[in-house]
Amino acid sequence: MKTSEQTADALVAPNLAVSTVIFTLRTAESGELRLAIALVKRIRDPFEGLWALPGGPLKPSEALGSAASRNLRETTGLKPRYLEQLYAFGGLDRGPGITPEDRMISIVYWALVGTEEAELALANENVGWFWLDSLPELAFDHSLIVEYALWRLRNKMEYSRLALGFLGETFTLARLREVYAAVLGRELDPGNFRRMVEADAAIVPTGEKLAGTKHRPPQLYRYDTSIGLTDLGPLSRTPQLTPLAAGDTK
Amino acid sequence: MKTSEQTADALVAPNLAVSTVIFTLRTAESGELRLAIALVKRIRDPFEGLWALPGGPLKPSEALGSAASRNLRETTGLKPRYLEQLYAFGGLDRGPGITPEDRMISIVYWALVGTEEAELALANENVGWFWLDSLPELAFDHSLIVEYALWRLRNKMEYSRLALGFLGETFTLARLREVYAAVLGRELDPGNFRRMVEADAAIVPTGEKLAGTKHRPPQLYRYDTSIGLTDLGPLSRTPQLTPLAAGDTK
DNA sequence: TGGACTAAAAGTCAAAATGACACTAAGATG
DNA sequence: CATCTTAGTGTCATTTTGACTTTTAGTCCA
Repeated sequence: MKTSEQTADALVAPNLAVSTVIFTLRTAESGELRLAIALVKRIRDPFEGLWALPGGPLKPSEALGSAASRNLRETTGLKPRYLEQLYAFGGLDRGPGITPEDRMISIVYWALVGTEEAELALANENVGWFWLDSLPELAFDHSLIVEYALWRLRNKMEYSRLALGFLGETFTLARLREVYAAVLGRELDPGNFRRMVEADAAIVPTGEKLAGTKHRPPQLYRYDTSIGLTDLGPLSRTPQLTPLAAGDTK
Repeated sequence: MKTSEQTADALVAPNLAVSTVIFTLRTAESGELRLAIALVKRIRDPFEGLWALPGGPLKPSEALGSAASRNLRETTGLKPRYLEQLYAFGGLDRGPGITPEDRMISIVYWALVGTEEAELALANENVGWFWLDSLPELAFDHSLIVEYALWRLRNKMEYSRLALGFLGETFTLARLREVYAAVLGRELDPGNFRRMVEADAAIVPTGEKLAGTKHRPPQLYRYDTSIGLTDLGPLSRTPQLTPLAAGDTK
């Protein structure tokens, strides 16, 4: 039967895919952290040979966020530490030779994976990490999508605890500050950064210190997940958003 | 390995609809502005008789934002002063009796219409405005969607000039303050509000004053569209987002 | 005509937040 | 034990914010 939500017009059944912008931070030769994203090489017709965002069709009984988790697992072997819907792209101008018939609606998620995990991620001639500031030409309108994802990432950083999506269970303040600096693209004053973090009830000292440094051992911190997810809005409790998600339940 | 974008899996073609949360401000009996949204009554099977967000299927060669504009025009006869994509809802739990086969993916927009225009909007037994703080039971998961839209509206207000989506070409500071107060749900100090607005280069005095009040005539202001749309991100220049849009080109 | 009334517009002030920077602490290294 | 390096603390001037007071420019009405 036809359950259009309202009218009895013939339903359009456009191609629907879910793609994911997978961010991580990697250590550059210079030693500082830099943003990178995961790309896959296209091996079929439109834009064959170009790099593109990982993605694929939505399965019939799969939630949107689960599809994004699946993208991530299948391309990198990783689980996201943070996963959020970015935007639904469905314009008619998404690439040369795209007609209304084979038009593609993409629901795009963005994900963060931890710095350490990213090192272990699978990479071959068809999957790889690329520095964000020197991306190759991308298929479709994926360059625009990446640009928008970066803008969202940077804007969210200002007032949220997104940086934790890049880190492990525990971390030092210096490490957290490096993450902020890499994402925001500017240096941050250590003293003022400490003051800001200490005013944040969601980031608490573990009591442990990190040994083995060649200087005074820093305090380790962790993120208290029982607080602070509130400003992600009502959707943070729905199954399809799954912030700091553990992937789908399959 | 199977990276599904590259495999020949059969594409899923789920039902795809575009819905719109249409906000306006109306004057309550008490005289103050209050938020309201437009709803339509369902006249067919799932949830027949309940109120729902206006929406419908996407046409084959129609941009997503154009479909949202069309929703708005067809249900209220109005053009949006502001239109932005909210979220794509595609969970499997969107209502009782929804199976994977007739599952519905909804791309939801939210729109603002001017206070004066909203008075002229069409309304009948199947279309009407409802106070946001006393909504009826809604079809599908539309209550959740409205809750999220309101959260987004309130959060955007804090630092953006969204309020102008509710107003006409020119407006007084008092009027603008009323809009902020209605959306944020709290009173605002007139002096401090003036200071904030005067620091904003995008809101400029017209030089005209509003006559006919029973007190000192207030200065009229307008929004300088040549400035200040920058923090809407890269997408603000794509055809499908159309902030402060003029609807589709039909 | 002039005082009462109203909201506009301007001004004041203390508290809080921010940015720049100096200083002290606790380890490792040799 | 002196030196190096980063952790962590402290200070201070500037800016921003919130609460509040005063003055201004009009209408209303006796």
